[in-house]
Amino acid sequence: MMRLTRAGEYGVRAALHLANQPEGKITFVSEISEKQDVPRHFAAKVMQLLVRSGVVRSHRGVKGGFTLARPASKITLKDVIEGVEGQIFLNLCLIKKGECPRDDTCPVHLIWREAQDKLMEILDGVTVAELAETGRALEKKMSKKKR
Amino acid sequence: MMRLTRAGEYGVRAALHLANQPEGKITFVSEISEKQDVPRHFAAKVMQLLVRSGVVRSHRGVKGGFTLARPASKITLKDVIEGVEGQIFLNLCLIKKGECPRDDTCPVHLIWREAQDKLMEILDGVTVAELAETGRALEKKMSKKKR
DNA sequence: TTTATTTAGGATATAAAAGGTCTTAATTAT
DNA sequence: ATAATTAAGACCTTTTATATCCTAAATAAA
Repeated sequence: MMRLTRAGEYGVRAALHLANQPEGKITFVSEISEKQDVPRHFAAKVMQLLVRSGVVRSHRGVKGGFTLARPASKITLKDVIEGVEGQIFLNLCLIKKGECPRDDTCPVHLIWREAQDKLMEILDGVTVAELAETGRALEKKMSKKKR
Repeated sequence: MMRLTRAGEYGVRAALHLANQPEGKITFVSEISEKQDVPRHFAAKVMQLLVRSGVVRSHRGVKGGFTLARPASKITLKDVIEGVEGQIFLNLCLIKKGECPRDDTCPVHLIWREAQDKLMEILDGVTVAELAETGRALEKKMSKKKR
């Protein structure tokens, strides 16, 4: 249905949560789960995916947990989403040349390529650090409104 | 998984096939199915969806079949895809204000809005008529190459 | 008016993906 | 040693995707 999965969404929340923690702090899954409204066990699974794809680093044992694998300013939204979901392809025909036998003569293929490139440009054009900062600004604005 | 469904893809093929037929010709499902590599019964179902969404017109009975509901130059790629799949939303939070409780303070929401708008702009910016013409040009080019 | 052909609509079936839970093992600070 | 924590993967349930099939309705033509 051409939509981000919950796992993808949860991964983004987790990355943002980590970006908002003090430098060097190791964060428990339980904290991510509670603060970001992500089911406990599902969060653990998503974190595993992010570890494997090199976005976050894990620390086992007592006082173990997760940190970002590199500065938040070096992690893009695309890194996180593809870290969880695998590479994004808006249409089968984009996976690789020859995946669709109609490749050579299909005029729609070109449009999908354009859309795909544009989407990647947008997702890869914003870092977790930037998102975290925008998030903090929005929080501030909202708390003012409430008063 | 953020990908166009087969139904969506088949709908596009069907619309393109109709656009390539002579003015006024009524086309059977069987022809669409064979020429566009779409399973027969699945094609019939997709055509129904396109009829309901007003992209295609049906004609029952002997010599019945399908035609485009309006000139191909008035039908965009978006019309066809959403005609089959329903409205596209890249993330749940875009469906409507309040769908995601984190709406107000989620910084990612803004990025999804941007991506969604861009995608819609691209899909709505090309008509079935244009695609059909590009398709014919590609066919010509490829048949030359073969020789 | 009958018949053959075609779409309409919906029921059904199967497989895959999404979404979530649980258990056991490995690791490690205390 | 012990308790706390992630790692890995098995497992489960629901939803979506991808079809197929059957009956009804429409209609052109015989």
